[in-house]
This record gives sequence, C-alpha cells and structure tokens, in this order.
Amino acid sequence: MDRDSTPRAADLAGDLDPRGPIARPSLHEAIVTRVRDMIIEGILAPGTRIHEGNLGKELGVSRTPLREALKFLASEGILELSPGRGAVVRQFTPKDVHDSLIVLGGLEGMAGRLACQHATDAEIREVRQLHDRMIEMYTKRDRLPYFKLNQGIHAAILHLSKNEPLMYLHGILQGRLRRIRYIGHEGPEKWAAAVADHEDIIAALEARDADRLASALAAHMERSWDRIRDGL
Amino acid sequence: MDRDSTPRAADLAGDLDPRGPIARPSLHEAIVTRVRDMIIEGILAPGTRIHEGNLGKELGVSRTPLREALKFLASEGILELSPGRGAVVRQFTPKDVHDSLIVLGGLEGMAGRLACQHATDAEIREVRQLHDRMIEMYTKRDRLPYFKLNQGIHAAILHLSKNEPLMYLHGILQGRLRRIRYIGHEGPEKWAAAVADHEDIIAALEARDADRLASALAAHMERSWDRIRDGL
DNA sequence: AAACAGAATTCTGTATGCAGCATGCTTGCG
DNA sequence: CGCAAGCATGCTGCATACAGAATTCTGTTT
Repeated sequence: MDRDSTPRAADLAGDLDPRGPIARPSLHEAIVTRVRDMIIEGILAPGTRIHEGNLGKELGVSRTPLREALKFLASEGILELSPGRGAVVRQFTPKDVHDSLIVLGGLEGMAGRLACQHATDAEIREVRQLHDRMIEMYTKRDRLPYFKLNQGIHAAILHLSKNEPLMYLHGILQGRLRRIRYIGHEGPEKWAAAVADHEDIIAALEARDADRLASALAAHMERSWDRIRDGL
Repeated sequence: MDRDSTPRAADLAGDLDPRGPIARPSLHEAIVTRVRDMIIEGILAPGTRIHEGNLGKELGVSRTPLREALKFLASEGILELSPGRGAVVRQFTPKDVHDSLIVLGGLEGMAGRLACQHATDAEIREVRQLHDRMIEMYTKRDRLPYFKLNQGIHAAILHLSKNEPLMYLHGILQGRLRRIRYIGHEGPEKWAAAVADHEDIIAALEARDADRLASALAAHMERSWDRIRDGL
C-alpha cells in the first residue's frame, strides 16, 4: 500500500534485489509439498492409510499442522477423507486417468486458442527455443532433461493463455497425473511420435492457427494415453 | 468385498433400506459448506480477514476444525492464506470473472461433446423435461425456481459427460462464481435471450450435434458475461 | 504537530491432552 | 471346530493451552 511514499528502504531493496521480500515457505506449505512429493514418488502408495502420528514424527511436526496439510491435499483430490478413518491416498482407475487426460487435452486446447490471440511474437519464440532444446536432448537420448523441457513447453503454452483460472485447473489435473507419468512408462519406441507431435504443436502456434493448435494438443494427449494405458 | 458370501444381514439391510449406510456429515464437511455459504451469501465479504476466534465461537466449534476447513477452502481458491496473517476472503477482479467464464464455457463445451457420445436417449429426454419446466417458470416470471432449474440443466449436461474429473473442475469454478451470480444481476430485459440460448442448447443436444452444442454453450457463457459485467 | 520508538494487546501457529470411534483379538458358546 | 459377541488397543477428531509474530496504541522526541 502506497509504497512510493516511503521511497528509501523499500525501493533500495527493490532495486538491489529483484527477488523481492524474503518469503520463508510457511510450514503449512512445506508440509503440503513434501507430502505431495511423497505421494508422487510412490513413498506413500495409492490406497494406503496415512498414519498421522507416524508421519508427523517422521516429518518432525506435530499432528495439527500435518492434519491441516492433509485437508488441503484432500481438496486437490490427491487424498480421500473417510470420516473416522483418516486420510487415504487416492487410487485412480484407468478410466479416471483416461478421463483426466481428455480433460487435460481440452484445457491445453483452450490455452492454445487463447495463446494464439494473446501471446507476443517474442513469447512464441521463447517456446520455440524450449522446443529446440528439447529436440537436442531427444537426439542425445537424455531422458530427464527431455522430460522436464517437455513439461515446460506445456506449462509455457498454459502461461501464454494469460488466463489464471485456466492455469489453476490445469495445475490440479496435472498434479494428479504426475504420479502416473513420473513412473515413465513412455517406451523409447514411441518417443519419436511424441516429438513429432510437438513439432506440429510449435508450428501451429507460430502460425497462430488456433484450430490446428487445439486439435494438435488434444491429439497429443490422446496418444499419451495410448503410451501409458498398458501400465494400467 | 464379497458381500454375497454372507448374504443374511448385509443383504437384508440392503434390501430393506435402500438409503445405504448411515453417513453423518462430518463436522469438517459441515464447517466447509457453512463457511462457503457464508462467503457466497456475502456474510463474509471479499477482502475481509477471517478471525478464527470469533468465527469459531459463532459457529460453536473450536479453532482446530475451523482452521482445517479454512485450509480446505483455500485449496479451492475461495480463500487466500497470508502466512502469519491468517485467511482472507478472495476478491475476484472483473478479469478473473471473465477468464473464469471463458473456461467454464469451454468445460461445458467439452461436457456437451462427451454427452453427445455417451448419453442415452432417456437421459436426454430428462434434460428436455428440465428445460420445459424452466420455460414454464419463465413464462410465470418465477425467478428463483427458474434460476435453480437453469443451474440444474447445466449440471445435468456435465453429468451426461460421465467424466468425473470434468465435473470436479467445473464444480470448483462454478463454486467461485456462485458468489457473483447469486447477486442476480441478470436484468429481466435480457432474460429472453438466455432462454433462447437454452432452447438452442437443448436442440443441439437432442440432435447430438457436438459442434453446435459446444459452440452454443460457449456463446451462452459469453453472453452471461455481458449480462453481469456492468455490476463489476 | 508529526513521526518514530516501544510496549501492550491480540491474533495466528503449533503442541499436547482427552474423548469417542474403529479395529483386531480373545474368549465363550453353539 | 466355527462363529459371534465382548473386550482391549490404537487411532482419529476435537478442544485447550502456550509461544511467537503482527498490529495497535501510547508516550516521547524533534
């Protein structure tokens, strides 16, 4: 509020340190991300009941903030709350995964359409650069950087939509599926097809062809399902 | 699990009481819906800090379950958490509302496409019946039942998609906007246009014309924005 | 008179303790 | 020997108590 009225310390810090004010991650946030990661990495397997006492002791926090974090994660759909029985790591059926991927494709399609309208040429070039670096990693068969760049491109398109609610919903669904995708079912055989998909996507974005971009993203997601469906 | 192996008590209860097992609404759930309603009805205005002590005393619960409910609502995006400063009722800018409506239209469009594939004829007839009753309320100028039936039709279309994640995301966004729509900006002048939109929507659904249904739903949402934009 | 420093108050964040319910085991009976 | 009822244990749900941070008020200083 009215930061210009006290220009000294605030602007000095602002100029010298573009990182802004020091924001320690609150314990709440720390626990949430920690537990979420534990679920994604499979340390907490789907279907397992979460023991508040043990988990709290293991994380070095008392039950109260841990319980609050569990409620938070339950709202994301990663956990299920059975009254009197505590929190259980949610199991996703193959249909759940498929349905989620369909919606995810639709959301990215929406984002693509909006990006064609709202993105600047410079921003699109940045996505192209991400893509080029991804291709580089692909030719080197360097899987982990490839995977991260892949995710980064999708996130970038969402960002270009400049639609916060859209990004939010996408993030929720993405979070649910990260567990599935983390395992990395994607066999190297079909790797090439995914790269080809991405080439289409970037081309459509550069041409600002909204319809083509949307259908390319949806198709990409459909093929992603084909890649992981066998792993259930 | 294997209910048929012990047919006596279980099936007896199941046959006699179709309501299933007794499910008391947990206090957690009760508080969540209560506070959410308070926000929707404007009792807790956007921007206000939530005072845990007072609100807890008012609801007759201690701070612990209340705090858990607040975290839950924060995950839905209805509240914001400022570390050290507690929870604040989120304010939505006009852009937030517009962006949300765009996404909402897109989600309903997706649902419409899926409904055209998956819905049975009987289910579509049920939606038509909802529509007819809505028209009836419209001709009587009976606003509240009209509003509820209107919401019901949209919910029904989502349901016909038979895609749980889609319904879930729609519910979140819908929940955020209910506060805005609850006020009831919709002037009676433009009422007729909304009814005409719905007529289109039902017709497209009955024809199972996915493209037409999707665009009708998106357009309907776009016009909904025109109706409420003046009220900020 | 305005502004700053300091103290007091108040509220959030966390820990702990207790009550109620769910679960697993043991024992008694058919 | 099988089954069921009762009992014991352990966990969740909630309340309360305490510590630390934020805010506000007051008194002093320039």
